[in-house]
Amino acid sequence: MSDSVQPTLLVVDGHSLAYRAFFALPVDNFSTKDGQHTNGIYGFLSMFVNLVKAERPTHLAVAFDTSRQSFRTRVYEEYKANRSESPAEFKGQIPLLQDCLAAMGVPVLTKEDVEADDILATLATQGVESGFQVLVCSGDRDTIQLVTDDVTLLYPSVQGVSQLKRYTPDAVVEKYGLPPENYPDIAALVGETSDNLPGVPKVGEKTAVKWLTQFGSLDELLNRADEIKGVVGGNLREHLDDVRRNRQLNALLRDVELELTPQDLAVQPMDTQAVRDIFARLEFRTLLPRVFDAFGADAEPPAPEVAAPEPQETDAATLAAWLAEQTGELALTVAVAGGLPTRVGVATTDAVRETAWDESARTALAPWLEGEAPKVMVDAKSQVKALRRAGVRLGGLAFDVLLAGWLLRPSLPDKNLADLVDRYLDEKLPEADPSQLVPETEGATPGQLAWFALRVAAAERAELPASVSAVLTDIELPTLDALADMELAGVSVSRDKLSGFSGELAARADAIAQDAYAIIGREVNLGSPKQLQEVLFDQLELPKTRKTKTGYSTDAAVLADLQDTNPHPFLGLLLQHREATKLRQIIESLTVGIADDGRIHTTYVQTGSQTGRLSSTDPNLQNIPIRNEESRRIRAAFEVGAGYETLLTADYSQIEMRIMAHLSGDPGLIEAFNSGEDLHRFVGARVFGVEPAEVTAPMRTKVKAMSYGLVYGLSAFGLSKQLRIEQSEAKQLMLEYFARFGAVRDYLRSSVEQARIDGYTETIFGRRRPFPDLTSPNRVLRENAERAALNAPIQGSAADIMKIALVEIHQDLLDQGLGSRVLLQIHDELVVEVATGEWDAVEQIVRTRMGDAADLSVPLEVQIGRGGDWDEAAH
DNA sequence: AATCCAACGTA
DNA sequence: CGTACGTTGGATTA
Repeated sequence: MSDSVQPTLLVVDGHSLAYRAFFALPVDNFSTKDGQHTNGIYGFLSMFVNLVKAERPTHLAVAFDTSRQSFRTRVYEEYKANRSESPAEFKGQIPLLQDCLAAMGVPVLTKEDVEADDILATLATQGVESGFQVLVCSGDRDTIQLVTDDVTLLYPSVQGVSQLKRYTPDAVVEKYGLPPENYPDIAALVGETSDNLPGVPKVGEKTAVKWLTQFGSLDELLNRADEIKGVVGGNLREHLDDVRRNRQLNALLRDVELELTPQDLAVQPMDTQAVRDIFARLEFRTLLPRVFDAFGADAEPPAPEVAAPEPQETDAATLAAWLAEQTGELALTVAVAGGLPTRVGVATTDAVRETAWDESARTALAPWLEGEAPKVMVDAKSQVKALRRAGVRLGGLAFDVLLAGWLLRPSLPDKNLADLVDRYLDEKLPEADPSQLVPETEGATPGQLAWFALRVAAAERAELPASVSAVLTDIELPTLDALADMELAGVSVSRDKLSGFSGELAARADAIAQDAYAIIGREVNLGSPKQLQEVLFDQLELPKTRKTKTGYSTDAAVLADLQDTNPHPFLGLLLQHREATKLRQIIESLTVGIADDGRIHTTYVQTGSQTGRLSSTDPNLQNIPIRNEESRRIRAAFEVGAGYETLLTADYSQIEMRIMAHLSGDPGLIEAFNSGEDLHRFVGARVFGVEPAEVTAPMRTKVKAMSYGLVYGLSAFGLSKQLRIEQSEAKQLMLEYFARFGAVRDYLRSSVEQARIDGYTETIFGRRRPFPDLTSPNRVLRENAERAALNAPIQGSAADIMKIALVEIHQDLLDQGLGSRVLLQIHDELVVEVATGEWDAVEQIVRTRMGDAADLSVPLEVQIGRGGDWDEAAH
């Protein structure tokens, strides 16, 4: 772009256009899975991006109203008073739209006491004075008055926000018969219903233009109003004050004091990561490339690809000698292929060294690797495992940038070093181009990755509060070590037991399907919700159920409801079929997961939850069925491995309720846990005012559901649904419960309030989880956040406690030279493979370490079971 | 082929 | 209108 090209300033009324988009786009098609409506945001951005792409402005701003109050409402309190409250679904979208624009580098302007159009008028006026070509985009017709040879108005047509009509002076004359500066005169006479500004009755555009042409100006017309004949003349004379008021109010302010001048509005480079983040949150996918495209290269300078120092290739002995001299912290990357190390790279802030991995390297480097010299790594677990397979136990792991990133922002999908380099350094990690067989650009070497990791670590440390840093050092890094051993060990699973059961289930599912087909007289895919809907609601004419995004629900809960109200044999068969095929699926995925050693080696994703829990993948061993007799046959296939004596399972009983008791300090609940009485029986006795022995099964079920529900933020509605009782009864139950255990409610309330103030929740051990939505004006979003915030310290503290126990058990087993090993963690349960003759020692370790993992005001009770398989070992 | 969705397993 | 996860097959989109 040469200097001679006139700069173009585009100013947009964000509020009015987003509001139009809100009504133009169906709200149902534009909302996120957690309930945030996005149709106004999407529609606005879509229009805005097209506009920017087409007009290529050099300067840019979007103005918003601050509230419905402005100087105009003070002058005339009825101004816009007829407007209904904007829908709640819309309100929350404006702050998010502003966040989007901020991330895109677009200045967002607001000013107390004036409307967005006054800001546009001021900027347009200043822009013209400074030599800009100005484009004004607004959904308010009053902005027509701004049009000149240098100011063009882009006005949305009735079709919607994507079609913009261009108003030049000629276009205004063509449409209204008068030049733009006279438009407010027309509007003053005609009135503006949407602004609650009544005009002269019976006077429309035609008459107004005729009069104004005839008299030359509005003042002249008003002065000589007595010359107008007929009814309209009388009307005019009666409404002179209204017209003057209208004219006063529809004049846009051109001298609003703004913090930015047009020159300050040059198109800014966008924060691409921030745009990605907020678009991901709003679930905009197709918009992202359009935004990047529209804002083009000049708006999005690619994050610089910073060159890491050239790696110095050395032999292992030289590297080992060099390492021995280093006193500071180093970063380490172990390149892994086929589960084994291939290269080792290390970095200081100004040096990168590498060596190939072989037997001599192992010998030379083992002392440093196993020693306490502090090491920074990225996603260390897989590298720790590779080294362990090669016979080296890594020591001195001081920092993992992936874990630290997750602790800082547990909700973000940062999955690798490239994401972290982008986020924390604002740089681009060099990547090998995967599209080329012989890459032109070599990706970073292991040592260079380490160099980047070291710099990311410094940036993260600057952000880490001390308590979170302690969680990393004292909980997460030792947990990583234990998990590496658990994954390497795997769990022995009997192929035979599984395949036998799978065969049975397949045959059963088949038979059920045949029966079901016979009933409905045709074959359908019972796994297809779509075909099922045809069968249930069209063919069998059962009443429609709960709506889903794509139709009507056919899940187990609604099928059970249907069975109650409209019994039909097909329903029962369908449920049975679901159960059989589900179990078969699970068995199938487990079978595929059995490695050559006859064991399943799951992967624990340490950054897999927002609360601090682990997750388990490939396969997930944290959701193996247990609830009914049938499904326990799957657990029975998890066996003690050859050379070991038995499996031990240990689980915390009611750990979350105990944490509730501790955090709330509720005397009743604390007494319940100290009394040794069955928790639900104790609580039931209090709630229903009977002796513990008199608590009936239904009473126990109710308080049990209530207690568990508390931890999740359950409502009376939800409780009534789960227990299938009247909402009034559920409400009563909650009242009785809180009358006896009031401190629980007080705690839950105050913890959410504290989170609203702090912006995050905290576990007993200092793990944090941010909750920006606690202050959202969107009710759905805010209430979702409130329930999650209520649960996070409880679930998170439980996760912390289990991790601490796991770490200590793992360490004790190693320290005491025992062969027994922890295999699985299922949130509140551990599965240990006990070596021959070690039962007593292992049971002792597990019991005390789990029981002592945290010092709460109630005991941590641990239940231990023993058996040759997982089912038998359960208790 | 990639992505979304409903459904469902666990704590 | 109950928190936290991962996996699946079918349907839909690219």
